Order: sequence, then structure tokens, then C-alpha cells
Amino acid sequence: MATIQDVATAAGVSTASVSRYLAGQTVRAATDIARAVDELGYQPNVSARNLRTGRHAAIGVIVPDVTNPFFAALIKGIEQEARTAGLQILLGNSDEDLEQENALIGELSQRTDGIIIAPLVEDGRSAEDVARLRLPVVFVDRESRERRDVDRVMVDNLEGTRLAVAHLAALGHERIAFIGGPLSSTPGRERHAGFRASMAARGMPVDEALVVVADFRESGGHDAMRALWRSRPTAVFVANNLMTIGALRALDELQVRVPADISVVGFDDLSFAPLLRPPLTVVRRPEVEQGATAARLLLDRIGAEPGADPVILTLPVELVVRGSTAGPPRERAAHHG
Amino acid sequence: MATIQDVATAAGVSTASVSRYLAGQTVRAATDIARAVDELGYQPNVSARNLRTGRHAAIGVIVPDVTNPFFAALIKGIEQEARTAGLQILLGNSDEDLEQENALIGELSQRTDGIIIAPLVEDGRSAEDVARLRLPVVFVDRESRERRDVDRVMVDNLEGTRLAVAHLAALGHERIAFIGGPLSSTPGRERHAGFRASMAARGMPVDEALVVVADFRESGGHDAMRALWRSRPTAVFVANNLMTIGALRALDELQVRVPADISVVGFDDLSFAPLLRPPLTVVRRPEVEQGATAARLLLDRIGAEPGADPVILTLPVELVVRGSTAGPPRERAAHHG
DNA sequence: CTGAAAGCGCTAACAC
DNA sequence: GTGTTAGCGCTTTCAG
Repeated sequence: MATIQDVATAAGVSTASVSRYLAGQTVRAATDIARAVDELGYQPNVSARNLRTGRHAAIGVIVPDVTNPFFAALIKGIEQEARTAGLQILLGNSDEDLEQENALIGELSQRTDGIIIAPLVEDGRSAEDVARLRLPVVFVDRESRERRDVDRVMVDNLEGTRLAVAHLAALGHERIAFIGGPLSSTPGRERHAGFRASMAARGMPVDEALVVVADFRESGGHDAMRALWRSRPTAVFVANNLMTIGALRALDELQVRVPADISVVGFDDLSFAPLLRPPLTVVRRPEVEQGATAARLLLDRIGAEPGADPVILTLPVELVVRGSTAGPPRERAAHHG
Repeated sequence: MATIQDVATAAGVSTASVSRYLAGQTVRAATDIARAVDELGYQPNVSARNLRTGRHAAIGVIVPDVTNPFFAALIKGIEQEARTAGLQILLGNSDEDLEQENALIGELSQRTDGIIIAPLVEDGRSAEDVARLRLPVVFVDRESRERRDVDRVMVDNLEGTRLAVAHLAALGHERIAFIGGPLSSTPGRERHAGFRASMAARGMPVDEALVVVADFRESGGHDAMRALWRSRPTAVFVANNLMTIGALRALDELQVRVPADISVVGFDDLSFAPLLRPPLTVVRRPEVEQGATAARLLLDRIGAEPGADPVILTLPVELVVRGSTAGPPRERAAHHG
């Protein structure tokens, strides 16, 4: 591997001039240097540069599960934005494991200029760990109770839930069930709270047997739905994409028809949602954009003075009505009769 | 940030001893050093270490599309294995763009100890670029015509295709259509070749109107299916997951019933495949395992002498028969009559 | 087992 | 605009 010294010698200048040329400054021997760089196939040594400058030209991204389509889209958005700025992505998959998440924070913070993280829980050590770092950090989709002073890019969970409940209520549903995620996580807590608030706002009582807190996984949604069905809801709002898949699987097993026997609304769209029979009604949000926004926020922080007020962005959601929602069985029976 | 010098001073030893302690060697003042490390919250500077050792403790992963469930699963497998070995992942998403892929190869090769790549095409510059690197490289899922001397972890595309065709033929289908990916890519080429070979092996003629080469994207599958339907196939084998989604969408639009009017087999399972109505019959492969295998191969290469013979691993596939395949319409009519 | 010291390749003062 | 040079923090000879 050629070094900057080799290039300097070949071009008949000092390493400083080569360094300046590389940095885009005007240099007299530019053409000579360019030729030397080309001939030697010179590539600057990243480690040396990083050591010298104290920067890394990389950002860390920590998500609970790369295979969740939402996080995959998030990563895509982050990647696009980071690439434009010339930064690499160090990816960490915590696999829904707090220990792993903590380890990742420690490791990535030593090799990046900033971190984008979707923390597993709101009050975990992770939040504290992140605080201790002097690195810029952006929370995506999830926030931390301890670190209210950190930038974050959220999504309007309350509004999403309200839209779902309003839609179901408008169709005449009264026995609306809710399958939520861990209350320790932001989407879990907010969507849960949003559900109760939306029901209350409409003067609708919440049957506690119809509210299940699960784990955001497919299996969790599946088990929750099986448990829930015994209490005969006429509609169910499922708080994330994976659990929705699980819930649909459970309904399938139970031979419960959608939407004839039960209406289903999911949170987060899925590429195949329109393909399901019936096509799934969902609350949709701009996933890739959420990632890109988080990246932009982080890039702004990197290189800026620390201590500025935290930026909190809340992206809008929309309800996409497809075929999985209809009036409750009773009403339909009435209509038919 | 505390440096190794600070620790050495605090512990009353030289930096060399601290370095040795950190490397796990037996050192007399171990307890003193341990305490100093702890009190100062010492974290070794990664850039300095990398500069000195010439290593990076990181591997690069380049895929065409993070949001494709297959690649997401691949990444998950790679991540798991790399983490165990203490290596970080630098992720590159080429977004199905050759230029981008080339740029990524260049960038990542300067900051990693090895690269796992699923190349877009078999004879692109990427292959050449990779060859020029002196880094260990592993191709996953896709290979390169120019670089036959590189490790690779493939999947048995021919067998997968054969299983699909055999299944459809056994059901009585004769007009079997094929929607493939770019012939410039390995899965595109092999599945296409496999289809023709499997048909020939059974003495079944291939109607050229029933063979479409698309682009592995959802839209490609959609358009191909619409075009294909005019020639009235009784079954279709779609060569990847995204295109299968598109094809199903097209059939839906055309109000063609599956499997009553047409049987469908996809390549690559999908978490929601069992949820589709009818549940989708697919060729399945061990995706996460494929990633993990590639990572293991790369890890073996890193630190080993270069020049060993290339390792070529081909992982098995299996056919998962669900509800989207049945006998052809004619036969069914005959049975009913 | 230990310490002194060289040096990985680069950038940024600094003096010209 | 240019060259000289110090030094980022670490590991690894080398001599003891």
C-alpha cells in the first residue's frame, strides 16, 4: 500500500502538500500530485487519519431487529443520508436483548462520530450509557425517560391510535380489543395510552379482558389473539407489524373470518398488506423518511457545538383503510335481516 | 478520554505493561492496572490500535437491498457470527445500483478486514474491483464469472427450481410459466437455466411466451405476470420473493384465482407466506444460516495465509407445499365432470 | 516479566 | 503557497 510519503516523493513535494491537495485546497503541483496518486493507486489510510483528526467518518446504528421490515426501512433511510455526507454505517442488531444493546453502545461509541438508536426500553441502562458518552445521539421511534435532553425522531403514536379507534367506532364497533407491546418501550406505552385515551374520549368503556400487553413479536401477537378471542371482541387494533402477522395467523387457526367475525387494524404498513385476503387496514408512517430524518439530525449535531436544545420531531401517520375492517357481526346480521 | 499513558502512570508501570495486560498476557501489576483502568474508565483508542496493528476489527457487508427480507436475514446471520468474533459490521446498501456498489467496495475495503458481498451482476467491475483488493472476500448467494477463485456461499438454485417444476408437473401442469431475474446475476441465471433444464428433463416443451426475464423487484414481477397471463399458463414459478409479491398483486388485479385458475410457487419463503389466501407454496432456504456461514468463512480467511483454494458451499433448499398450488383448471374440470 | 523507544500514516501548526 | 515537524495512542520489538 502506497503511503502519503510515497506520493509526495513521486510528485516531488512534501507530504503536507499532498495532504492539502487531498483536502481540496489549492496547491501548485496539483497535476503532479494527481498523477502520482493515480499511478500509485494511493488510498489514504483511514486509521491514521482518524487517529490524527479524532473523527471516524462513521455513525453507529443500533436496532432491536434488522429483519423487522420497519427497522430495515429505517436503516435504508439512514444509509442514504449518511452516504451523501460521506459517512459509513456501523450496524448493531441488539436482537431485542438489553445486554447486547448495552454492549453495542459501548463498542460503537468508540468507533463512530454519533449514534442513532431505537432503544429497547425507556428506562434501561442504555439511556444512561448513552448519556455518559460525549457523542451526539439521536433516538428514533423510541425515547428515554432519563434522557429528555436527547434529539429524537418520533412518530405520532397517539394520533395513529386515535385514527384506528375512530375508524372502528365509526363502523359501529364497541368491543374493540387492543394488542400492545411492552409498556417499557415508547411505542408500547404510547399506543397503549393512546388506545385508552381514544376510547375514553368517545365515552366507550374499555373491557380489561380485551387489552393484552404482548412483546412486539409475531409469536406474542399470535398468543395474545388466541387469548383475546375467548372474550369475543368485534374488532382488534394490533400495535405493530409483527404482532399483526401473528394475530392473523391465530385468527386463521381459529377459523375466525376477517372482517366478517372480527375487524383488524395493524400499526405499520407491510409490503404485502394489500395482498392479504382481505387486504389489511393499517396505520402507516413514513419509515424510510424517519430514518433519513434521524440521520440528518445526527449529522447536524456532529461537528456542531454541544449543548443546544434537543430537537424533537414527530412524523405524521395516516390510516390506510383496506378490506380487513367492516361493521361488527351484530350490525351486519341486522342489516341482512 | 484517558489514554494508555494515563493508566500506566496511575498504576505505576509502563504503557507496555498495560498493553500486555490488555492483551491478556500475565503481568505482575495486574490488579493495580485493573484498578487504574476501572477508575479512569479507560477505553483503548480504536484508531490508534488499528493504525498500529494494520487491522480494523470490522468486516464490510454489501447487499443490493436491506429491505428485502432475504438480505435482512442474511445480515442477521452475519451479524451474529461477527459479534461472537468481536468484529463490527460496516453495512453498505447498494440499492441495486452498480456505481453505488463499486463505490462501496472501494470505501469499505479501506476500513475493514474482509468483505461479504452479494454482487449485483456476475461480470461487473465489482468483481474486478474485489480482485484487486488484497482483502479476504466472500460472495454470498451470487458469484462472479471473473473471480472463480473467491470463496462463496451459494444455495442450490438448480435443485430448488427442479423441486418446483417437479411439484407442478406432478399436479398435472404442462403450461408452466417462469418469471426470472436478470440473467446477469447468479440467482437470475441459475434459476432460469434450472427451469429450462427441469422442463427438458421431463420432456416438457417450454413455450417461450411463458418465460419472462424481469428484475427481481416487486414491480417487475407484477408487470411480468400481467404480460404472462395473456398466454394463459396454468402455473407459474416466480424466481424471488419480491417478484412473487408483485405477481400475486397482478393476479389479484386481473381477478385470476389462485390456485383455481393458476398455481403459484415462489422462491424464498416469507414470514407472511402462510397467511396469504391461499398460503403460498415456496422454495425455502436457510437464510440466516447462509449469512452465518459466509461470516464463518470470512473469519477463517482473515488472519489465515492467502492463496488457499476457494471454498464453495452450496446450501440445501426445500419445497414447502402450501395452498397456492393445485391441479390445472382443465384437470379439475375433468375431475368434476 | 519489564521498560524504553520506535514508528504505524496522517494532519495541522508553525515558520517561511 | 510550501516544507518541516510534532504527535495523535497504541503495540511490539529489543535489551535487560
